[in-house]
Amino acid sequence: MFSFGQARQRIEEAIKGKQMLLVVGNCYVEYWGRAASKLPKGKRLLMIKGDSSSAIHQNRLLRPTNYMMNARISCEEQDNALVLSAKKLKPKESIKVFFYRVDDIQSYEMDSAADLRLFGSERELSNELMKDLSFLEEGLKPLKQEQAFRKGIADLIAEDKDGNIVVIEVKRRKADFSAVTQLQRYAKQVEKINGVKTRGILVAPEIMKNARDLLENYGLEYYSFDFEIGNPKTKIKGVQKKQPTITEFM
Amino acid sequence: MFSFGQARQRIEEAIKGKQMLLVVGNCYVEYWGRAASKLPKGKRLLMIKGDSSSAIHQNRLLRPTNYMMNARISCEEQDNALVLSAKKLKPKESIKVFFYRVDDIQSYEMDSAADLRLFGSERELSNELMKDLSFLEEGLKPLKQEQAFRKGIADLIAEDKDGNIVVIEVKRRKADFSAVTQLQRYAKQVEKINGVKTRGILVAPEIMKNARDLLENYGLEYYSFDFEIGNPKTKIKGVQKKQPTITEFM
DNA sequence: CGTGCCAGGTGCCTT
DNA sequence: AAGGCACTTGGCACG
Repeated sequence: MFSFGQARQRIEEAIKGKQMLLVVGNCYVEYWGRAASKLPKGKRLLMIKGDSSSAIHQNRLLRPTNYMMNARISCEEQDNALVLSAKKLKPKESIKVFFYRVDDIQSYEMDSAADLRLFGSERELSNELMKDLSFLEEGLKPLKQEQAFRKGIADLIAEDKDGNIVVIEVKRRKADFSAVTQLQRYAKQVEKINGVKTRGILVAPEIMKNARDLLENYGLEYYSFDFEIGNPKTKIKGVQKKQPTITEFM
Repeated sequence: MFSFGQARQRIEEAIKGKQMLLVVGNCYVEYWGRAASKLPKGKRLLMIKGDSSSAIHQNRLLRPTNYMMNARISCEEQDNALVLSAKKLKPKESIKVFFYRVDDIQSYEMDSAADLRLFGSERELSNELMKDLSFLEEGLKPLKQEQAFRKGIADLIAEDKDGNIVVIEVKRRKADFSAVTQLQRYAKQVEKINGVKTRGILVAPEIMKNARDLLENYGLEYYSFDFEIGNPKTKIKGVQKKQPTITEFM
């Protein structure tokens, strides 16, 4: 149990020192901004980090009920509550946390964040594919990624053995509608720029039935593959071309 | 500073009691599952909630660096570290947090989580529109909300004064490419089912340039609208039909 | 700064 | 269980 005066002092010190601050207590929360919300009174945890990002957590789920980044945080006593406010402009947003009882305050001096190293990202898969496309299809050669097309417009651009431009979209998860529409869009753009028929290949471990239908409708191609997350590198185990059979058309 | 023995006891009790548990200390983190990652030694906060969702937080950003839900959590002493593990099957995932120093442990008995009341969601906006489509367009009558199709769910289905079926897609923020393809999909579905020309209307506060182009290409319509997020109800302030002008074609 | 796009997305709801 | 989708999506990279 903290008096609001004590609490306020602790909190302001922690924020000033860019410490990891935790406040636990009975509170009511109001948010207004991109949307609006009210959280009825209850016991919750308020977490304020050194970069001023703050979050209200209940005792369930990963995501906080309320949160804000890059906010200006202030703390004041108001009537019978300790009010913590986070405000920001652009977009204009505000959170107000009314603490009616403060059960605990903890703050920790943290060291500068060590970065997470991630393997098995889509990017890495794309890089891995780029190294050797021959196992996708005989005679497929990657073109330089930068060149005429803006970077990021497609995962990979290659040339097949007949000289056709091939746009390749890589998804490391089950491909859905948006993967197909994205590929279609890329292929169309490339076609427009080069003025020649362009193939579009979607490479993914799986594809949703509906997405598959759309893909075939667009005349795009699909390759499935298996991959194994390895350390330190992603290993692609096998690729299999999936072409619609006659029966699938009926 | 906690001895690993003490720490372990505290932690196990808190987990058993479904309390909100916080452990602060110097740790090394490994994740293996949908991707793979390693966090070098550093001071971090581990949060374990009553529903067994757990997260490793650094002193910046809203999102935790590592996290897991519905995991089986265990705690053991190993060599010179206190190891907290979260494991789950389907998909097979695991996080291991190796604490080399435990600075603090806090646990809190929390009450059952209260529901956040959110205003200004897409659903609420759709509800508001559903009530009265007339200020969208004269003689427009709502038929059905949340119409499920084989390939998705349309926000609203209506009928215009000439008896045409109108599919309406509502977006609470700037509409992008995917909003247009989504609408197009639903409109096509309805057209196919009913065998008559179907109008598609996108209602959003703004629309991205290329999305707008695609929309017009598809022969769909766009209405911009303003809304005021309020409590207890979000109000739609105005709807305006946006048709391409002659100059826009040049 | 906006635009585009991935994410170990999360969470919710429906079939 | 899987699909489909909104989300105050968050976060990052690029123009």
